[in-house]
Amino acid sequence: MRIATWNVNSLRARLDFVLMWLEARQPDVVGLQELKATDEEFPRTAFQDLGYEVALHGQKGWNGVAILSRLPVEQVRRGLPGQESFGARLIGARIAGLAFFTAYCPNGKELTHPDFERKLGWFDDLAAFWRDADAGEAAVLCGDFNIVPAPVDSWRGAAADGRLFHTPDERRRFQALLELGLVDLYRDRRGDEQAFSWWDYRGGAFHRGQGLRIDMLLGTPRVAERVTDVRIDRDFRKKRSGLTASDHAPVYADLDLDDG
DNA sequence: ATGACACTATTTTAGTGA
Repeated sequence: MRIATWNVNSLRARLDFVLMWLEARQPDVVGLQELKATDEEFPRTAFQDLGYEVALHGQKGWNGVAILSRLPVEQVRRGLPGQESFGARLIGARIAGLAFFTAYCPNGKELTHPDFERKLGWFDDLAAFWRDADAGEAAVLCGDFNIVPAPVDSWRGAAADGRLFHTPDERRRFQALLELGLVDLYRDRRGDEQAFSWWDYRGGAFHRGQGLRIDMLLGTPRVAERVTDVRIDRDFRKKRSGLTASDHAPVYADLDLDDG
């Protein structure tokens, strides 16, 4: 089973690009973030034509998350309890025995902005939700976490410590998810290898290698031990066929879950 | 040092993103 996460930065603006990627990589289950579309605006049929079921939690203008799946989708859950006012940022479902959740975690805006404290509170609620979710042995929590877990995950290295995304307060929240038993599948598989999943559109950041790793696939040990490959698909951060890429690359993993 | 890019919305400028 190939699972993936991707912040598409507007599904309506990115539809043809996303379809190209699906054709190229053939993922089975995909978590999408930053749809910037209502459920009514979401082009369901374009995905159904490629064999994907769609589960949606959209809203007008901003945020929005979705799951695409070539396998039957059951028990869809929308929203993070208690955090509905912070936008449509979490969706989960049960797919072929796997509990699959994808999240668009808050940005925080600036350290002095009220949204920074709200971001920390959102992560506290996410951890509480996950602790109580009873997701089962095989579970995935993926998405755009908007936290750089460690200096190696920033192009600036430790020089970025303390900036937004790189604060001890944020890193503690990410660590709290790992302490609930989740494994960072990229880091687990790749050791200390440096790779980024997001690059600023401005200033040639992508070509200068100035990125961050903020898009993650987290999995329970049951999932982590079945991983055969993890890739950050930076080729799809590049413009292609005249179409503009998202500022995030897709991240995908292959799981050998055949025996359940 | 600034802004640089690409998206959104009671759109023609301002806000958001990371």
